[in-house]
Amino acid sequence: MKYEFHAIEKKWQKKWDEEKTFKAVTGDSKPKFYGLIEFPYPSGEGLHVGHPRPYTAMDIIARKRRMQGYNVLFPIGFDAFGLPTENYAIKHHMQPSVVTQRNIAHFTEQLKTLGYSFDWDRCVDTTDPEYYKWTQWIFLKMFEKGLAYKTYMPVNWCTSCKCVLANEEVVDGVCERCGSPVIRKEKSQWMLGITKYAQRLLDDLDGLNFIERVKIQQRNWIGRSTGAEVVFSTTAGDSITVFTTRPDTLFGATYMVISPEHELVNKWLDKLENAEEVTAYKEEAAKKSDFERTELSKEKTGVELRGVRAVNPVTGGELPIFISDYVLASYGTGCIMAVPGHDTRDWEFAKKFSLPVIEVVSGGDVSKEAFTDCETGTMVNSGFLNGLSVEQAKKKIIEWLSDKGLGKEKVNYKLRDWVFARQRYWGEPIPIVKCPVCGFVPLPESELPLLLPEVKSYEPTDNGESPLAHIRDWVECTCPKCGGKAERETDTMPQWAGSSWYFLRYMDPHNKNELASKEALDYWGMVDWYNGGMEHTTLHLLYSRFWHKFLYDIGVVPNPEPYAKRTSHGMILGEDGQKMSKSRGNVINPTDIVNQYGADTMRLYIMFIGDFEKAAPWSSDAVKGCKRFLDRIWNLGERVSGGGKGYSRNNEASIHRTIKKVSEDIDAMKFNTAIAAMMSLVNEFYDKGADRDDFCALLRLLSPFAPHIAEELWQLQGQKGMCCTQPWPEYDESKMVEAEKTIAVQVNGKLKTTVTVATDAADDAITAAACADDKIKKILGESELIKTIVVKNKLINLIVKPKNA
RNA sequence: GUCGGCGUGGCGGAACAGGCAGACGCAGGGGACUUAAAAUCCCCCGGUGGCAACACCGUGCGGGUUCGAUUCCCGCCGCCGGCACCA
Repeated sequence: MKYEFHAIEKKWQKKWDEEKTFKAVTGDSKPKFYGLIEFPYPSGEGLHVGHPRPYTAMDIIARKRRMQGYNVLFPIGFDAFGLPTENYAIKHHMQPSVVTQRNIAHFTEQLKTLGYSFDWDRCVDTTDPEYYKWTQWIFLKMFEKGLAYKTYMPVNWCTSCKCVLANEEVVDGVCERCGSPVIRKEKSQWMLGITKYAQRLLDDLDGLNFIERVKIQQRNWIGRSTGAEVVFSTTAGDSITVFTTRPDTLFGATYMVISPEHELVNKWLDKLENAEEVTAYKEEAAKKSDFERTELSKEKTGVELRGVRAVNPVTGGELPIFISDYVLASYGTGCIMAVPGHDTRDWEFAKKFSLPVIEVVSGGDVSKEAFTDCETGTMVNSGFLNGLSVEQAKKKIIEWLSDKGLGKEKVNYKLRDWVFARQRYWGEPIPIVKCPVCGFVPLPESELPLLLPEVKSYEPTDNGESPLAHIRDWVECTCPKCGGKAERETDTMPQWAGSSWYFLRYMDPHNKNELASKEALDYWGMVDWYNGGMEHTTLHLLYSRFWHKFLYDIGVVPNPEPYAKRTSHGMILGEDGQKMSKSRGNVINPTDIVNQYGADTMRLYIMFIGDFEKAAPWSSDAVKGCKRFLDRIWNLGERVSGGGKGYSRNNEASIHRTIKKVSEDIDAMKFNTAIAAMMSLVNEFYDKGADRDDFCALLRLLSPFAPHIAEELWQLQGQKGMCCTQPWPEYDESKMVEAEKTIAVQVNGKLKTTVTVATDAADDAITAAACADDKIKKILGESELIKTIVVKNKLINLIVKPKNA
């Protein structure tokens, strides 16, 4: 009988579907396991070969957990709002909702051919009004608590998408999605106050089982730094507050810099001798795009504010004040004290503008470069701080400043509040009404969902307005508070809104009254294991942690963190080792592989391709190896079921070792070595033979990886029930022990030969066996044995020296 | 600049609480079966020398610790990724 993978796969997929084999049951008494993968964006291109890697991995884990007796929630859904769909719809004169439904249908079909054990009854779609009702509801709760607010500020504006971007969406000065230049634009924007959660987002990382690089990246992004705020008085009367991480160097401050956008600059303008020059610089800086500000040479520019001077609070000395775009308006106070002796940027600026450099920490040569070491130096030229270490000086100066009311300890974060509005059509409408009398008024909960109106034209505009703004009969409404004429907010939410809480909806996807019932939220609790891409570390992963903490604070969810464990997979590269892209022509379509070799081969190969965490190039040849492996298992099945002539049960130790290896490797996501172990076992079955029990043990191990062939062979072997619902095989350490061990024999650390001794043989016995070896005898005849080192069951090392040395 | 990660055969990759480097697979070579090919099954497969037994070399480079180092330590080189005028 031939291995007819197409028919077999279809047969079992249908059966799993009909019998709802993978249904998750809220409230079940079995221990629960919630395994999550990042739900796909249903693009028009269909499934990409990048999708099956994480999906297959979590499917294997979920299938194993079910066999181990867990009540498993392994859901799927679609993150369907977003620009590519909208752009496609514009181009083809279609409704985005129609395009979305078509794409979801296509994705569903493709995903089903891969045999994933999703509970399809829990499928969610972020563009479904029954879903986004709750996205809007969460927004309203945030508005209520003051976390959602509208403010006028410079924002990142993508010139191609024609909408604003969050900080996290700007990569190297360009739009992370389309690669177009990002410019700064002053706009009134809805914001979410993620910075209020900065410290908690940081602290709570410690208790989570996230892979370290995710934690590190989130910590970097949050960017906490401790230092002090110091108040400088000025000759203009106003004081300047600066943030510094080096308050110890206060005696070394020789000038001040404030960012060009700072309000004091405008305030002082008529006092300045060079107001024109200052204004010109301000305008120049405002014109620079983010790209220019970061990518241009680090050559410092700036203009002194002539006519105003600052006063150093410890020395009483007057300091010149500059504006320069190397000081960012959006970090700290937008002002710094410049200590050129001990800060590289200040040093460069001071050299360019011939400003004095004072050494206040000894140990370097400040005439040559800034000395920035905090560990070794001693304070000098610093009055009452002289002789102290940097650490001691920091403490002392902060005390001194606090006493005088001139400063205090201060923590700052790089994290910025989240720009939460897009001037595009295909997103969740923001459920807020602008009333000329009452200001921003939230829609009452009873009016949710606020539906996205069906319109003919939804092209983005150049004037920074959302396409929704043109739909007057939708925009014009009455104020829910005063009943007067009002207008709706016309911006929509960013792509990241729907995905910030989707894992909660899976717990209770059809609930009409709540985002999910308390019972479901309590039962499923935290996501036990979440695997996803590194590219979402400072986007979706951080955002959803923030939303979850908010929901926890208002009593909706029972845990302060959403995900107990986070792992991440490497990218699948093209056959040429390059990132897959249409323009390179190196894209592999998973459906083609399924058609050619079957889903089981596809699943197996994508897991065998290499270390799960690392990027791996696709290899068309290597796929065949996995197909060959399945063929060998198939053929073995026929030999076993054909009577098993000449096969005997002499594989016990190997089987138990393989069970242990596969079990442990799945939990450690070392799928490649788990498969290698099964391959070795099959090789051994070919070598030594196997009986039905041996073979069925293998099928159960194989089942999570290649579920269809495992089911079929299970049935052909006359076994009862489905293979995927059998208990996971157990191993017995005592049965893994072999009678004999091969011991490496080294002389002076170099391998000479091997000997076979009984397992756990005593050191003496090993030594005797080694010395009895002909080759070793010869060596010992010519040398003097000084010492022997025995590592039980592994190795013996004989230390010798020449006889007459 | 800074913080992570990684450098192992022709290729993808194994092995690291220090203990037989190259598991498993791909590609390659040989054989069996076949009229033949494919498929399948069996064997070989890091390098150099040798008919062979065997010897020497070999985990990016240079040192060190150790009976023994791919694994630990110090110093370089090279790739990949995060952050970056964040005071």
